[in-house]
Amino acid sequence: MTDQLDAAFAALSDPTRRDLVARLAIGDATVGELAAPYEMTIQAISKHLNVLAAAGLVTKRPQAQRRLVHLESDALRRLTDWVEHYARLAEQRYSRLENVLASLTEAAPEEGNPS
Amino acid sequence: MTDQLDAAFAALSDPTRRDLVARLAIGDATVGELAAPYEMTIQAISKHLNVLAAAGLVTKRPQAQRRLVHLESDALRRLTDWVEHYARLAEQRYSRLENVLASLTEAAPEEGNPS
DNA sequence: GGTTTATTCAACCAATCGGTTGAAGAGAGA
DNA sequence: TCTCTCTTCAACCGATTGGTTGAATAAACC
Repeated sequence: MTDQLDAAFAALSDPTRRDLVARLAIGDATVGELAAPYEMTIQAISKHLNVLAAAGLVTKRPQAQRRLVHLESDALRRLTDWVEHYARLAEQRYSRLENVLASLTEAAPEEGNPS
Repeated sequence: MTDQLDAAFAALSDPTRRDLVARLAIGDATVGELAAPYEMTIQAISKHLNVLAAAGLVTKRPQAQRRLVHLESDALRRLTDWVEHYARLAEQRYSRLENVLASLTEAAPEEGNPS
């Protein structure tokens, strides 16, 4: 199967699914409740929720004939961790480069700095 | 065209492209340098880089007949912002709920709390 | 100018995706 | 049990995706 990180990023690449995540961040809801605002069929929303579930972003808890859908914030955290890591790395490198350039342009106008 | 956020999440859903991002976080590189470690053709890597570029995650600067590829950390930031926002929201709600439950189980054992 | 090097463009292919319709489960209430 | 409600399963369809091969472009070097 495809990696959880693959699946999580892929899941959030669809605007409908991001919208569902945004809705679920407010609170748990049934499939029907989640589907109501959309023009598309409830089956389509069910599929979207399955994609989110396969990525671990969401879990379903049966409640009578309904399924209560719950957002797993831990899974979101794992995503931010990945992105944060490389964003930070790139930023640090950039600011380090800027510092070097700054020190060069500071040093250059001065008289006779060695080597 | 598809939204930048769509494109960015979709771009990072592929392990090869995440790998390229990880590599570029260390420093800029040409297409050829980036392609070298992989088994697949350079055209495939070029396509992957185009996907990253279309998502705004990467830019290319011509340098003679080469293209120097650069990671745009700002674009990564916009991703973390989105995920962070909803992760935080869900976590806050959760801890608020926990607080309510805690206050209930504290209050319940006490004698005769009204209504 | 001709050759080499670095990259892209174009066409193609199998696989996956986002949506549909229609049928099947499964729990609740009469 | 029969029915109603909520959700899923299955098959299908057009569009997109990740990869390939082969040709085109474009700058650098002789």
